[in-house]
Amino acid sequence: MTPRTREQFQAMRVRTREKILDRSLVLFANKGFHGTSIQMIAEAAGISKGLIYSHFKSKDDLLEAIIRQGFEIMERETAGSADPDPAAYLANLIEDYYRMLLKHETFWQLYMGLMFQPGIVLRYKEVMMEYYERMVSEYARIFRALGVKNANLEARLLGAIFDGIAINYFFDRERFPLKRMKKILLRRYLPDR
Amino acid sequence: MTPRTREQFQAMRVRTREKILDRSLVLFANKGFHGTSIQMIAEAAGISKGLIYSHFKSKDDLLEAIIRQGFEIMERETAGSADPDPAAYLANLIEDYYRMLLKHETFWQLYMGLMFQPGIVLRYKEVMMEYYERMVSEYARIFRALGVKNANLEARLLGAIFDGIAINYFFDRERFPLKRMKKILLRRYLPDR
DNA sequence: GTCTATAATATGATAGAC
DNA sequence: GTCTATCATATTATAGAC
Repeated sequence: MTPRTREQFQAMRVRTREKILDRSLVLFANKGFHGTSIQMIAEAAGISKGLIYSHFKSKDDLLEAIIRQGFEIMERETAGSADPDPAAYLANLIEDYYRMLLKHETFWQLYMGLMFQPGIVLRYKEVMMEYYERMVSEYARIFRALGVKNANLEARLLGAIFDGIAINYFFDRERFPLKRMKKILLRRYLPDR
Repeated sequence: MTPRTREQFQAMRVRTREKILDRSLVLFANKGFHGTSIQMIAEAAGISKGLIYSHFKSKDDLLEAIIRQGFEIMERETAGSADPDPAAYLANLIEDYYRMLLKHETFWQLYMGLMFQPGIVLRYKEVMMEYYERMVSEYARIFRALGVKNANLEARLLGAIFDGIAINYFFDRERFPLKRMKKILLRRYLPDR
């Protein structure tokens, strides 16, 4: 038996950490932060309770790591959608939203669920707000460029529409007409295409 | 000292029950079902833990009572909005939504928060779905009467818009322009008024 | 790097006194 | 009708063996 190299140990550690993050994301999203115990996470990840604490110093710390990672991924994957043509840019952003919603469904569900728990969200409110405001101000810029009246208000409405679509989709995945809803949105906001 | 009459005892009991319902609604809405302990509810209501169990047989039972009561109130207070003129009816429903959102803010917050926790919501999904579908099918009827294309889809979109507005309002009550948003909605859906 | 055992505390729920 | 005391269990987190 060859002894494991330092790299192999590190790779193990990374894999364990990712497993914890991955499984607790699913549990937090579906059962809520307080509805999920460390025990449940350990079982879902196929490891011991103790090992979780060698990666994260507390349950809160674990949640924070999940949120930070989620936003990082989201931002990385939506970079490069800007377009000098405002209509094209808006179309990209609508596509982005749908792509992210479907690709990172679980994180999205966790994120929105947390919004309804002021007690928990307080610590993360700033990072969430920052992400949200950045999106809305992009929408507003586009609407202004397109000559829309009340651009700021319309931008907030578009943000709200996205959120509402997500809620309804999560509540009843099978029946909510996600695809057709996108068509309606594109037709409403970009009638000339 | 006159001994208390049976009526006085019953009045006390009713008041206690209402206090429990009232305070636990606020706590469940703000901290989540699992984030709220019976201890916290007892403290908030200024009574003992034990007394809660003389009114509700379990924490789950308490949540169910809150939900049922909430929907009953909502339905009672939105009855009688129907109007033979579809445009007037739609205007009424938009007004209804806003009135209910503001008047029963806490219940609304609890209700939407629960939507993101499949584990909890499962037991109440039917009653929630029923309420929601009834509203959406009313919207659809109106849109058909107004000659709108894709009436069903447009109805679902309106429902989603309402939900999205609620989310955004809850997340940042001070800054979200609730009133101006209503104006935009009324203008968009009822441009002739 | 991972596990088992355990500490310290909090929780949902009940029994019995007043 | 209400409260206090208590039970049984579950929870977060840590210590120490392998």
